Amino acid sequence: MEYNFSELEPRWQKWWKEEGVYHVENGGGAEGRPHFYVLDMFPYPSGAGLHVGHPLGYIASDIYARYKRLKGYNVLHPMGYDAYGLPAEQYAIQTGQHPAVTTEKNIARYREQLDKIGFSFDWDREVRTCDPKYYKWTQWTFIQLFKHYYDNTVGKAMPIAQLEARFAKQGTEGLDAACTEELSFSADDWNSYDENRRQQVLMNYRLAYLADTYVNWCADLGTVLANDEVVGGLSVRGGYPVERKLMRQWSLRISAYAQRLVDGLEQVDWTDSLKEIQRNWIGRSEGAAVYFQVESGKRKVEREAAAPGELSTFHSPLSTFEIFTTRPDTIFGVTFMVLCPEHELIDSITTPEQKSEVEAYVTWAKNRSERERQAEVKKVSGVFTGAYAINPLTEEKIPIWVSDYVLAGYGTGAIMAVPAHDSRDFAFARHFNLPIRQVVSLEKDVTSDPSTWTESMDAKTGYSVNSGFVSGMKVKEAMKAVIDRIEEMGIGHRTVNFRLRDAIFSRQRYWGEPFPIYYKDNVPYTIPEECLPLELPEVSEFKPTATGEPPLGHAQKWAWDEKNRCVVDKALVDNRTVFPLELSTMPGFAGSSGYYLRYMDPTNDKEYFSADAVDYWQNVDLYVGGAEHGTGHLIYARFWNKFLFDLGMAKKEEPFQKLINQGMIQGRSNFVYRSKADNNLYISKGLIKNMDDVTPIHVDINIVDNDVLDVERFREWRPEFKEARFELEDGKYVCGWEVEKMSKSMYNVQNPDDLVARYGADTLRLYEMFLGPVEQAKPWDTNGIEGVHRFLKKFWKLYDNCLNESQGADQAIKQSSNQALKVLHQTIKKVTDDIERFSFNTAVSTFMICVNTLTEQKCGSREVLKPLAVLMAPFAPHVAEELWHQLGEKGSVCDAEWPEYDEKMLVEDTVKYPVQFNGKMRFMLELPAAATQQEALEAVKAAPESAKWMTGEPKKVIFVPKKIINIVC
RNA sequence: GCUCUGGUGGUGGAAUGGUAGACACGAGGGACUUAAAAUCCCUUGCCCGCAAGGGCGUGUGGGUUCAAGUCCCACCCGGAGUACCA
Repeated sequence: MEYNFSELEPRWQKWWKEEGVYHVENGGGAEGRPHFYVLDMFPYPSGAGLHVGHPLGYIASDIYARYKRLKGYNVLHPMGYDAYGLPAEQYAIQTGQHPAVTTEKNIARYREQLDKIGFSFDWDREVRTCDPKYYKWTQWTFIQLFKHYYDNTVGKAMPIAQLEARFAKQGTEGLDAACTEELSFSADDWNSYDENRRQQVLMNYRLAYLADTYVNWCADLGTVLANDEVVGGLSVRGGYPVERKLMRQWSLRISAYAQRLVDGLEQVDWTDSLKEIQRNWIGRSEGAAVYFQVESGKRKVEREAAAPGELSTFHSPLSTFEIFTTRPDTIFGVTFMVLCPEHELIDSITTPEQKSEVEAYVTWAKNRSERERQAEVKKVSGVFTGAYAINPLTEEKIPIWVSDYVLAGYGTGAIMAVPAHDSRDFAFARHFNLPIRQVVSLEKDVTSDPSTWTESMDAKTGYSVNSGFVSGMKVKEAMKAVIDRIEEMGIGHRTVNFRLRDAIFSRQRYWGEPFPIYYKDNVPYTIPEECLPLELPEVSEFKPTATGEPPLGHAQKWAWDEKNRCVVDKALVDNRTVFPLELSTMPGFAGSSGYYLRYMDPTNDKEYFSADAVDYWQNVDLYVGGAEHGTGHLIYARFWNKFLFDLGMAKKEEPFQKLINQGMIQGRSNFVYRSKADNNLYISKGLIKNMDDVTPIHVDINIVDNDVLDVERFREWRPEFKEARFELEDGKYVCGWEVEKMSKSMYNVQNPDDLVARYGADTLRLYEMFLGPVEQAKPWDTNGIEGVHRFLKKFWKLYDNCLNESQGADQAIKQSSNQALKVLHQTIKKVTDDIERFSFNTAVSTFMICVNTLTEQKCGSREVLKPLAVLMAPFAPHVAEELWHQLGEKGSVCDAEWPEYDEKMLVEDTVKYPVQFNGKMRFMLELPAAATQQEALEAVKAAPESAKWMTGEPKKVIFVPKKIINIVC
């Protein structure tokens, strides 16, 4: 019988669906199977559909999920869609097509493509982030974040109501909580505050909070963006310029979790590189906070002290400011101070003489685009304020400068500059001719003249010099000694800073989750949880309004009726019972942060997910997806999960136990070469004498086979090639090739449907795995797919011997020979090992070796072929299912039992030893498996080949049983 | 700049200190066929040699070891992340 994949694959896909083969129940049934959760990062359904790179991870995880199921696990393997997003909305702005319509269409296309590949997804659990039944819980979580604060003393999120109770009883006394700004007030103060004032104070602590912050504003997209959505001053989506802008926005206080996010990395089984990406992004650094006094006396600064509890923009009392340093040991080398241009102190300390210069600089620096600033990092700029600070340890007078190399968002926005030991301070000092003082030397007491240096000495090694009481100490000791002294003096303390900023959570866009928030007198209130979901309203336009409001400003029915607890027309807003609703929507990462939990209990309309469901599944055992989510989704999801863990909902603090990054599939482009001398002449690659004589032109990889161009289809491809002439080699036009990004513009996009149609899903699955290690980036090259397809045909043919009764006269081949059993057991062992370590490419090779050997042996034994079909089932489920049924089984091969190998079957009587002389392999020698070193040596001496290499008695003999013999002479 | 990765035939890759190049692709040769497709067989790291055989080979240079693609040190090149984070 022929291997007719195009008939059998759809047939089994239909059967699986009808039989509900991939339906999964929580609890695993009466037999109490152990649970296992395999998850793929769900896709954004783009209009382009899947290309061959997308399914790579899905295939790997599908193999693993199917394998685990065969091993007796109850495996959760769901799929869904990250359906909110910019492209559908941009398309809506251009065409007026509602993003919901585009999204629906794209999802249908994705589903069709996914179905063809034969995944074992339980589609009954599908989630879509844009589905109100789903985003109800995204909104719900937001409300919980709003209603909680982070208490540092217990190290977890606590209800905001407890904070209110505390304020009423003791004010801020003894409070250690994550906040935007340190506040200090008494119980009496609190009790005297009105509702608005209290709400303002609470906002300072909420985990989801509204605040004026510098945000990444992208004018072209009309929205703010989170830090991970901006790279090099440009938006990740679309590549539009981004500027810094002070705006009132929702943020999530993820920084409260920074330490736990670092610590949690110790518990998970992720690649070092991904953990490193997260560590860098979180950017933990230990150091000291030190207060510097501004020199007083020259001029008197008048300012009314901030009233207790007032949300002033001032952090510290006027005459001192706080700096953060990781090098407290270098405090004796401070020769100037630098404030960021946004620093609140600038106005009050600048001397009249410097005023105009400072103001000009600050204005210039603030208006600079982020991109400009980043591009000109090497250019030093700054201005002297005229004011001086006092070094608390030396009592020296130190000039205070302003420069944009100090960032407002990190630490306190102010630094002590130690030009000798910090490259940025060094560059600044050189530029403005400020003194440089060496306070660290590599060897004890050996100093040189810093004016001769070409660069600063930044390393945290060596000894302190010129440093008062720490002189002569090692850098590490000096750090500790200085902090101790500073703490004694009460002018600073050790502290930890994180680079991780709070996540800006508002987007001025339409296609996202609405905030369940309305405003009373500009104070935000959450709509009652029972009223969720707050559904995305219809709008007349997807663009911002004429007054610059987000698209939801166009929605007519968009106001909250507090009394009737429903959404009403905004014309009814009276700010007494009917209030305006929030106009921003949530960002992409809102819906993708907790979706893995929702899969556990996807249709629950009472809760996010039931306690039973999460008790059963716990967390994701294996998560497969791209490393590009290292600083976005994977941080947010971990934060989200930790918050839900604090609420007692998530059972594990880390959501994704093991994580595998699938490598990017790069494109492999083909080129034709047009002669520069003759515009219609295309020269085959091998005939080009000088590359300068030709112009390489991208050519569609679909009209190229094994780098040979189909010249007829090329002429039809585009009108300008209609009259093309060719210079052929051996009658063929050979194209050049190069590895590039897979993209439409390079005509190197490979669509999985075409390959499924041509070779079948099983071939595609095997080939994607065969290409190389899953984690590694690799170019897509269809050239090798034939080999895998040939293998499947051969595999199929093997079963003829077993199944075909008319030819079955030859009973001998139906008997299982020891040889065949041995091959089978070797295969079981290797394939099991390979799957366990996610080495799917070598597993496929092992199958090839197995089938080649069994074919040579003419094996037709059921005893061998039946388990082999099970082994193949995770990789090529369709053909395995077909053969399984042809062998007479009634149930699905998915529910078979994974074969165990028998060590006894693998025992060899003899071992072929490589014999080395002085480490060089010279010949092979077959010895009994039980041979001792002595016997081996005798045999080597007796071997005729040895004569040439043996010079007298060996000096040393290395004998590694079953591995090698090495004679040293 | 910093961090992480990777560097092995014409190509994708294999080799968990023990025969470097498994398994495939491509290429060359052959069988079957009127022919083609399909299928099957042989050769295929480089160099010397008719052959037997030998030499050289895993980015470069050192080192550890009986033995190094694999471990250590220094460097070169590619890819990714990040970027004035004090």
